[in-house]
Amino acid sequence: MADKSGHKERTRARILDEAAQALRVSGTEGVSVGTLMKRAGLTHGGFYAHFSSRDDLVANAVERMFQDSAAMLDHFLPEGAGVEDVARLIDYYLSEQVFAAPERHCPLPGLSGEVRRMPPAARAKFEAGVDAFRNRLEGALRATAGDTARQLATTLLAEMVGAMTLARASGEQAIASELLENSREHLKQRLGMVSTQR
Amino acid sequence: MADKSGHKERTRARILDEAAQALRVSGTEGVSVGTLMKRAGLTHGGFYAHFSSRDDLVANAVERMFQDSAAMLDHFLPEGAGVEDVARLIDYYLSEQVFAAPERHCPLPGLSGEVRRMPPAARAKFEAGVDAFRNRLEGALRATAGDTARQLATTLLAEMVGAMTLARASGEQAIASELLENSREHLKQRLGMVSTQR
DNA sequence: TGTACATCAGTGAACGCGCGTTCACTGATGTAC
DNA sequence: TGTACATCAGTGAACGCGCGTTCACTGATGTAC
Repeated sequence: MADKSGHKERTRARILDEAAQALRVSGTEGVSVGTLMKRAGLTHGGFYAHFSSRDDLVANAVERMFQDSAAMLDHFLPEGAGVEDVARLIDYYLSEQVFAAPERHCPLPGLSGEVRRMPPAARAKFEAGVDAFRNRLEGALRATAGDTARQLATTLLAEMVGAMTLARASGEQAIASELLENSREHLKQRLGMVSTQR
Repeated sequence: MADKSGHKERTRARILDEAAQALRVSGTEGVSVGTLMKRAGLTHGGFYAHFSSRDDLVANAVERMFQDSAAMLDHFLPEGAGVEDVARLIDYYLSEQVFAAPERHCPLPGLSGEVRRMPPAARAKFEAGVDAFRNRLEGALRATAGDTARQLATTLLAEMVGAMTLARASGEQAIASELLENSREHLKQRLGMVSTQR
């Protein structure tokens, strides 16, 4: 296999992709090297050709997750985005669709609670990801909110993460939907995007 | 030791207390039977005189955590409590003191993200605990907020949990303090308890 | 009061299992001639 | 074009370790007489 140039890189990307999905669902400690490699269609021994250790994988998978988040933010909050774009982001972030597919969306609701236990490199990547998210929100709110953009971005993010976390933690679909809808409406109301109807 | 009546119950309570603390910090899967028993001053073998399995312990420890939370709620929101009491609860819930001692306070910020992975009995106890918390908030807001008390309680809880989660996930004390303060002020403002100063 | 016995909370060795990691190997592919 | 060789991504057996769980036991205590 003396390198059909790019083959190894594609394999590594496949492992990372599976890892990023599995970690979002099962947590940082919930995925074994063996299971992960099986999901990627490989055997466990090959793992160390791509990563120096499990901790190294976790750090790279966390980085990978936030690359997905950055792409999502690029889509909703492009250059020059404003408060209406933030409102659309909120509707998406707290949608039933995102609720139902934690393995492919924002890692904050599922993994923030265990950041303290992550290996140091993974933890650093995670913290950088949260910061970037908050800064993107702040930028899009600057024109409308001025000096208070940062505080507004901070509290919006807190409720977004909290609402999705509690919705996913709920055993009943009806309660989950109620939580999501309540926060979607409340947050958009805060942005002045929605009249104060109920 | 033919029962100095109450001895075994006290031992069990000690194990549960250690478990409830350890689980809040290390997660549902992060504490081993051996480590736990050592912390309680015992050897691992004796564990099964108190609990039928590790899952059984986890369910009881989760219940124990929410008993602590219920006591906290009884203190801040006694019979006839109103919106000013909710404001005081918010100040406490998002305080530096609570931030610094996750092992002794509300399990929602640390554990909500892994509820889906908990053994079924533990999961049920957790969901009941979240429901109770929300209902207590709702009750205290009824007089002021009327029909919207439930929505208000829901969104307040979401931001409280989200803010503490993100604060604890942050590596920098300054960012954590900023998150906590921003949400304390914003949430109290929503309750009309604080003038719109900055 | 003093002795013999029953109880049972807690001990510690042992188990099978899945984990992360190592390493000698295989075999498909690209390259040299 | 055809053969010989080098490369190296991926394989799979093996390792030491910590885990949850079991179980024969110990020894302090309460009770019977």
